[in-house]
Amino acid sequence: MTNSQVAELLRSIAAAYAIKGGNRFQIAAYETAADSIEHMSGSLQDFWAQGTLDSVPGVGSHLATYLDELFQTGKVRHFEETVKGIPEATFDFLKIPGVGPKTAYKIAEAGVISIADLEKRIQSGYLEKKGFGKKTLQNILRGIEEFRRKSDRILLPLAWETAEGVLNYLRAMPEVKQADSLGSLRRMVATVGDVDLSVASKEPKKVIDFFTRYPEAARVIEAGDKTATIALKSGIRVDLMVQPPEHYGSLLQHFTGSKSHNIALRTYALGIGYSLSEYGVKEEKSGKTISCPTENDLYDLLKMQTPPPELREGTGEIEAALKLQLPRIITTGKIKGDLHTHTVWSDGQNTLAEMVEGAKSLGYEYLAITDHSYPNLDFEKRIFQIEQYNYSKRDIRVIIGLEVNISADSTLQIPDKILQKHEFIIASIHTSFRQPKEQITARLISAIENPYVDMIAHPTGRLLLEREGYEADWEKVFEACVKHDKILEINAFPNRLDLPDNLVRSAVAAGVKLAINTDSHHVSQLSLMPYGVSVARRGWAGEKGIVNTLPWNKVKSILKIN
DNA sequence: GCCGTTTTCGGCCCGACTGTTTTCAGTCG
Repeated sequence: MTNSQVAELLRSIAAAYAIKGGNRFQIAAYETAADSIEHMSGSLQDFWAQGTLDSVPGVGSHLATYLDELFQTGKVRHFEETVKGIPEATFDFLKIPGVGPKTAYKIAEAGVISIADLEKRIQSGYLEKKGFGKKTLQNILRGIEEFRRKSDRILLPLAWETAEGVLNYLRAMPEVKQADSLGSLRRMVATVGDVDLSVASKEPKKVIDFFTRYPEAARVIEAGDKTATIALKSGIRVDLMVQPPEHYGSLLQHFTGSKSHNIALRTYALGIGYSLSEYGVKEEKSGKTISCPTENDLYDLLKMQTPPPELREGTGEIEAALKLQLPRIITTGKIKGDLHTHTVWSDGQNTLAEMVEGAKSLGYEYLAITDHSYPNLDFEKRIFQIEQYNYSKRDIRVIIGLEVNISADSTLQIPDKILQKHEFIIASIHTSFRQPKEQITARLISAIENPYVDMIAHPTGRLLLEREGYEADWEKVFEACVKHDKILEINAFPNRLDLPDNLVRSAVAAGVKLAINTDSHHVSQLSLMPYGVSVARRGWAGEKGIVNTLPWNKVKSILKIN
């Protein structure tokens, strides 16, 4: 059973309690546990197998007992009791935005059996006769529409570029003191839903008006005094919030989130006498509002460090910030080379010389050219070409690399005697993704054990918005990497961002060496590096464990290159 | 049902918006 399946189950139970009028804190406890399980890096089932369920935040003694029963028997008697009397369709309706437990139950009780059926029965007037208000039904229809075109999350770089476009437009306005992105975009989450933006200004109305006239806007969805939403021609929705400069820090903090970071932060603040909201900080004793023009003012007031937005996921950053022990996470400026790129020798679109020019313009000291090991590739000739290049140009070192497939039977696609002639070998899985967890783990470990392999690329094989990564026992993979001193990649390609941030965090904790690479197939893609760095930052990675922050003379000795 | 530099018992984040059961419940971020 996967983490997201368990999370969905727990959310159903929370909804069932809500329908039956249960204790709201108990309901919140189930939801908190669901969130926590969904975001944890390891498999919950593995935690269960090791008897460490209660180390999962939000899982206490009761839930641990239920989960134990779940993993042993596939069901939980208490859960089955809890959902008794609630029609099954109720839980489908919960997937519709705007429909919560109470409404879902009311719809199901009216005899509606599915979302498609719901749509029909609204249009036929059946539900209106059952006592639902007209506007409520219109909203449900809109919710169904949204549910259908759901998954229109977009990749981080697209969201980023979209936001930059609007922000630059807004910043040109003299009334705009400051403009920023918010939410999952500011936290650099791998995929983003809506683009949320904020502006500090004393003239909110003027800013809103200017915003709604953005040239790329297709239509204005809503525009109030302080907030507005537009839909761009690209289909992306952009929300804007405007606050006067004196409380801008509170606004920025509030809408950057995440939800669990904010809950934890406000709980802590209450404990020391402050109530937080997007409008400022209220001192409970005096009742007066303290203004926080910047986020630093706000976190300073709470006597803690300001966590970088990438860390604000409610996974220990508040505790660390209070002890003034936040990690110093990596920045893009520290990257000194790219260890995974392709040229026309395999499926890249640029020549060796063109790729190297691109790397030089980024100020890199070295660049690994790691074409795919197509069996018909003229390995010798390619090696010779790179050697010639290094001989003629001394301003950047080109590493003679190769990316080799790990076959379904755990062998490498190319014999060792060819691998041996290269300076840097990347091994990666490109086929047979559906093998069982044990087999995938064995494939990865067998590649790690090969003495010629230096790095495992895009370790989980996920393609964002397309397919999940394959399952592997990551603890074992990390262990093997440490034992054989091998590198795991953080692939910066927009639809990969792989290792995922939560696994980066476990890998860092396990002491695994990492490298952040673009996997460029075109010279322009070398500039995607910051997205890979953002994944490392979200994984609490410092400069230290990232191999390609090292200067050439150090990398050289790590990779055992002469 | 969880959790502990207020607490192993008694607390548990904050505010906006919407519809409609006109004083609040439901949902969301």
